[in-house]
Amino acid sequence: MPEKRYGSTRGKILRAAAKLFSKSGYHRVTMREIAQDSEINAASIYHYFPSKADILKSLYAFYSAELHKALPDLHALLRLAETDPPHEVLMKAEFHFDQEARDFLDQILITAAREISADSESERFIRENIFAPTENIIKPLLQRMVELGRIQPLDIETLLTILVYYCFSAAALNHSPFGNKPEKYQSDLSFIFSFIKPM
Amino acid sequence: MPEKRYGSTRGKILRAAAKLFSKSGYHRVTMREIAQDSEINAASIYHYFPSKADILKSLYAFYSAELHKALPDLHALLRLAETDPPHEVLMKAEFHFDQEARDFLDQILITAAREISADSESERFIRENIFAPTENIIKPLLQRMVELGRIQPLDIETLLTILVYYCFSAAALNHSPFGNKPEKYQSDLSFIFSFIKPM
DNA sequence: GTCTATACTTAGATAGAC
DNA sequence: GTCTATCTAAGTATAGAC
Repeated sequence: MPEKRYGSTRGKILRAAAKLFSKSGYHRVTMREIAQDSEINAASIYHYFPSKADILKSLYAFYSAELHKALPDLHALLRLAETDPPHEVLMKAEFHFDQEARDFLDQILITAAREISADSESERFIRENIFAPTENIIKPLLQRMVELGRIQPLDIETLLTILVYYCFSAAALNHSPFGNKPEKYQSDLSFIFSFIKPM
Repeated sequence: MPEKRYGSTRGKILRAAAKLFSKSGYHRVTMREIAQDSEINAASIYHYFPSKADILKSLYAFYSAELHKALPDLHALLRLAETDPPHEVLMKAEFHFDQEARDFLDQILITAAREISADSESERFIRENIFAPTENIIKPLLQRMVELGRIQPLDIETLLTILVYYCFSAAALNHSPFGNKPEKYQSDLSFIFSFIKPM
């Protein structure tokens, strides 16, 4: 969780902001609301963050750092691709955050998904944290598996679009009335991967 | 297009609003910007719409009316399902708006996708215009096809999730750097439908 | 580091002339 | 129906005491 120390003021502000942003959207949330929810005076927020925009920026930075830590090792996966069943390798390529940070990180993703294309910071965030990881891990894995003759040739680009679009929706709609349960997320991924036929 | 008459003031306001909302998001756009873009005085907008929120509401109403006109006839499709190749019937179930209105309608969808879960009006809009049509047409079609023994049994619920999530992303990311070209939309759908194996 | 009070700006909306 | 001028509220941010 942000700042490690659970009760830190900066951490409380970030958690309140993420919660409120994800629920109502960045623009609807006021500094006064963030203050109220984090039980701190509105003026004091400016002791920790120069601006409201900077709170969002800090949330993105935190998420990116966590993602970086959670990313699977591509080289290890490429080696596994030579011996292990293709579907197992692909499911291992999915990264998971620890349950404790999960809700908080989800909220950041929801917020970013909404600001996409209105705010270049958010657009870059989505690119680097949803689109790029899939491109950079699943794509080379599939290419390698085809090369090794371990799976049947397939339209990799289209599969990636479906996969990434699914992930984007899952992120954007998480905790909304249209959101999936976490278990369903896993089984949906398996369904998409079932396009990939082992030799 | 709104109000049919292309040059109508009300129509100009709606088109400007949809364009700006889709680009920057509802909250970032000011009445003054809408006025400037539609080449009308800001105060005059209030002659046509009681409030900014009402402009959005009117956009949603317009979209829903157009969708209703474009929806395919389920009963006709169910009859086709008895005789025609399953994939062809499914592709026919996709509705298309005329090219003229397309961009405008896309912008409304983008706007709504962003406001989802922050604004109940927008949430209902997405439910009725993205989720419901798929549920109400593709689902009974697939069920009927299985019943008729024309396709192999499959996990219909999961397929619908993938399909609807794809459609949501395609709508939300349209005209963004992550958006697909219209041709790709068709081929992606075919890819998803290729999960469905004819008998 | 935290507070009270307040400055400054923006944006939705209205009044009322033409 | 369209305009100019203006009101009002809300929201970001700062000053400065403690």
